[in-house]
Amino acid sequence: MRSPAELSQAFRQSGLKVTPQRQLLFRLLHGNTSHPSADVLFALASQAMPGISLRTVYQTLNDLALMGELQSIDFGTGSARFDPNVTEHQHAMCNECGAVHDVFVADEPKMLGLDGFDVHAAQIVYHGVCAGCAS
Amino acid sequence: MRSPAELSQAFRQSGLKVTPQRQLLFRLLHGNTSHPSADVLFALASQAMPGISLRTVYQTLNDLALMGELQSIDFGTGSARFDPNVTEHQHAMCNECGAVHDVFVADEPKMLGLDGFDVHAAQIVYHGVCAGCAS
DNA sequence: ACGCTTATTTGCAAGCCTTGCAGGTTAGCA
DNA sequence: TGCTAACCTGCAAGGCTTGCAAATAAGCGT
Ligand SMILES: [Mn+2]
Ligand SMILES: [Mn+2]
Ligand SMILES: [Zn+2]
Ligand SMILES: [Zn+2]
Repeated sequence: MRSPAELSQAFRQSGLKVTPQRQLLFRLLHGNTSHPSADVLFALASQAMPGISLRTVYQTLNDLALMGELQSIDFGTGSARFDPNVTEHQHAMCNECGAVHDVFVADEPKMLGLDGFDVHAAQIVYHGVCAGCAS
Repeated sequence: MRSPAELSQAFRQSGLKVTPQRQLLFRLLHGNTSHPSADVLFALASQAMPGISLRTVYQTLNDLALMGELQSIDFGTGSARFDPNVTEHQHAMCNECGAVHDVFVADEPKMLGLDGFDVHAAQIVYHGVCAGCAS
């Protein structure tokens, strides 16, 4: 995801307006590696801007995802997680605390046993226990 | 997942009853490689047994999953998919038709960039276009 | 600075999938 | 055949996300 300043420019160029709510979310997301849910972002945003609505959080997240600035990831935990890192990488989720960490794989695993399937992307999710929860 | 006959025995031994509804689901699931959702199973079950309730389908699916006879997989498509194949394998989902196919990988991809994470399982989902939809 | 137009924000209702609950029903066993 | 615990069904409700409409405000031209 680009910087708040660059995003503001991009939004205006797309005919979208740059509101205080959106700017706040730009800041909360930029460089954020915690893979927060909409709910968590709403809580954070509410601290800085009491009264902001959950609906607006979802709206802005969807706008950013549509622009390719953000990816929405479903780990099957009930709510979607959002990731401003849209470069190719994979994830590891802790079974204990639910934290999601970025990981990289040496090379994409080779798929066997299925002919004629045109692979566009391979999503890998490691499940286990993170360093913090192990101690 | 074991055969309907074996499952019936296992259910009784666990103090669970073997009802016509459960037997029907045993049959619908045994050897099923289509990764159906509860909804799809409910539709199939309703054909053979009009009046069966969606609640009962969910109940039986949960029972089987709890017994380790079935796995529930969330591909982020809204509803869970159920798989009577509980041996280690991976999946490929078609972006066009939503079909899920079983695949195998040569060897588990090596995780980089995260120290101290104890990996219990690695889930891989290939996204792309299946042979049928390509033509 | 001012007013206009159009996008945005909000609050609430509703949609989708799944589970909780309660009352009538039935499997399993003596 | 009868008892009792487990089950089935229908419906309500819970969690996450989106649709909708009225009030609000950003961006732009003057
Ligand atoms: Mn990430
Ligand atoms: Mn499978
Ligand atoms: Zn942890
Ligand atoms: Zn297909």
